[in-house]
Amino acid sequence: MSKPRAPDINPPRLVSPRLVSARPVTAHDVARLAGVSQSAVSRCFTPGASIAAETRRRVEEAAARLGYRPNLIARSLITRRSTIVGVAVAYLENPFYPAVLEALSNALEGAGYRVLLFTARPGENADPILEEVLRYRVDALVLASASLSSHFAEECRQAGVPVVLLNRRTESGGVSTVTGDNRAGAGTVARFLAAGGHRRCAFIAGLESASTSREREAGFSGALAALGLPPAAREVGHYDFTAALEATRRLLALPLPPDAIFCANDHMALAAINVARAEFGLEMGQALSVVGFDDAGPAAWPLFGLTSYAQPVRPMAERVVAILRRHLEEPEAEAVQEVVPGALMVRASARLPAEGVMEQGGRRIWRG
Amino acid sequence: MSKPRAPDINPPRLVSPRLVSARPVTAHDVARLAGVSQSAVSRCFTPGASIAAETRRRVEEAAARLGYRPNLIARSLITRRSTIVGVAVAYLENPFYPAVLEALSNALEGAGYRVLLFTARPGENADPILEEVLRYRVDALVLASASLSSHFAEECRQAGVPVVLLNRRTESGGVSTVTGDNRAGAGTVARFLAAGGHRRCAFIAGLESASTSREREAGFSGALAALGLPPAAREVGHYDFTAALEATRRLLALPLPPDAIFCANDHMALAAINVARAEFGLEMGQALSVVGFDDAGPAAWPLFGLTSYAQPVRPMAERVVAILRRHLEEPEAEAVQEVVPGALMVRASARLPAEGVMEQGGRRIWRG
DNA sequence: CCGCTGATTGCATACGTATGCAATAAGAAT
DNA sequence: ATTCTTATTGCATACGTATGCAATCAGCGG
Repeated sequence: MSKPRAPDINPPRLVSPRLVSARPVTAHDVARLAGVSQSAVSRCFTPGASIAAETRRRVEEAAARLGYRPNLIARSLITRRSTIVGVAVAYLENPFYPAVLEALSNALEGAGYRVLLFTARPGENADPILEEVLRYRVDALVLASASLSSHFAEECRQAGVPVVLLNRRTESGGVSTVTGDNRAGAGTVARFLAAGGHRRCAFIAGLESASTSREREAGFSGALAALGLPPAAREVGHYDFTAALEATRRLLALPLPPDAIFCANDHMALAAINVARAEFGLEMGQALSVVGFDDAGPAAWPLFGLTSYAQPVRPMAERVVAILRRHLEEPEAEAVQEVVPGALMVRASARLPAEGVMEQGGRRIWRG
Repeated sequence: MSKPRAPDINPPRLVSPRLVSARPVTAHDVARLAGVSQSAVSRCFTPGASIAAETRRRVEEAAARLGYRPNLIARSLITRRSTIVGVAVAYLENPFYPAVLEALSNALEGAGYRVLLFTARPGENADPILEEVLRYRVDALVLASASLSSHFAEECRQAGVPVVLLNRRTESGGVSTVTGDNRAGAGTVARFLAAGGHRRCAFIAGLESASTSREREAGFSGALAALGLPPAAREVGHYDFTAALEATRRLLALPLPPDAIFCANDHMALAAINVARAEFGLEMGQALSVVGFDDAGPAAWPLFGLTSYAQPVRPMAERVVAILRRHLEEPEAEAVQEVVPGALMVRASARLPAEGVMEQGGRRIWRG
């Protein structure tokens, strides 16, 4: 072969490795020490590759001695898979999302993926950041509570990057989604409140642009109507704590205030309880009932005891990962819209119906 | 040149790009369309490279037409910089950490870095995951509230990967840290409680292995002693909500219960208030005062009004990024231990001293 | 018109790993 | 002993981009 070989860059180490300027150990270094070819080293770290036991032993010893760490960047370049998934998450001040992020991170790590995180500002257009993330050749994208421009959805499709929305739905086809059962859950809440004897229900909406809020509102209103109850008074809390405080103030200052408030998520429901108790002196479950959605952490705190329709975070994260895997295995697979059922966790923030409350694994739930 | 050139892989596109099986556009594709060399395309996307205005225009047009996105994986391979920072975070159920993560993510994105996230299980040894993250050739590591084995610290040093601990300190030298002012902050809390007339202070520790908890305890006890007050009753809450509930129960069930509880962080302080109010019927700031550390989100909720020594999340995140940049610019730079000062946010959960409370930017703080 | 300077450009190669292919070794079967 | 398998290995190359180097070009002073 006439092709000139570049001289070996890494000179033989004459001094203790820790004193040498840190140039990462490569498969070539290991190969040289083990007296094999670089290919053999590669095969040693590739599950299922053909390699003799004795060779493997020698390579592993050499690798251990040099502290070799396969360069996943280089591997990605050639395999065209980064084993990195881009995850966008917003509203981290809403305690539901840290839980989502943790579950998602664990599920992805369990499936051998790393998480490239980016925190989307609620209002802003996430496209520029998403664009940037695509440059890292992520294998897939998961958007938790961030919406997706149809333009960008199309770009991802062209780039062959599967996208899964978590807790959001979108009009743009071709995007898989995993959500809680917003409609049915909100309907359950309505029937629960009705069974508890509430007559003047109110609803605090989240972001009007968010599918979750719209679906929950539709489910709630629909069920109220079916029950023959008057439509709910309505305020908007934008999924924001402070805005929800104010929304609650407006509701409770009405001439005929509601006897129950259903909030589009727990974060706002906790705000509602704060205002009702601290500013209006109302006792939860007596003069006023408050119900939320998510069953986020603080809902279970003794002072809140928030009745809430639980979204099962771990199962949802697992569904996301399962869908991703399928999309990665068969790129032509159709997008799916999965709905993960939840349950109404009954606590003290809302007056109880006479029937339907049952114990389940240490938790009290309501089945209407 | 006798070296055989590989045939161009990407065939000329005969159909609309969206119908072609998604093979990412490369710099070669752009070069061909623009009638220049791949180098020119590269230079077009490399700030400061030498390229004529007219060439740039043609390249940019071609790139836009093909939807070219530079492959950062390939770039990393050759530049040996990934512009990715590994971030480990634990205790996401503690509302302080989502805020930290968000601030950190924003600061890093502002500095042009991406975040490779991994969520460390509190108890577990994070080394295996960290090891894995190093394979992605991250430019640096930030560990928020995760501790670091000295073994791994050494590995990072050898690999030339700077490490910054956020909100934790470590014995292993060579690692930079950014923390709040645990000692002084806890001392301030002690003087604040003393000035408010409290005589029987208790302390709920976090994880005994965590530097934060130890430093806060030392600062608190030291100041109490200096004030001539008796040592604080002590329980351990392991930075865990449930454990803190129980710790509080034990304290309040004492024959002579404390008149003030200082918790090593807000998450536990919120648990303390929950127990005190819901189970013992105590009114905060009257029979019992509770003070926390962090000033995490819910501390400011009306129902809690938790007095807490604030750790300024954004400045801390910015210090982390500044330190990272310095380490990356001068690899030989010494590790630094930075302490970011905070302030005692005064709210209703603790009885006020007669003096020292002042208004500052809409917030009330205490200066002893 | 010539040599000189500086700006642009293309060529060739390197980054570190995976993998098709052919060569070799080691058994197995005849 | 000979042929046929099968397992193992090394060689060479590809992945997509950045960059040193030399070549080319335009402009300019003399």
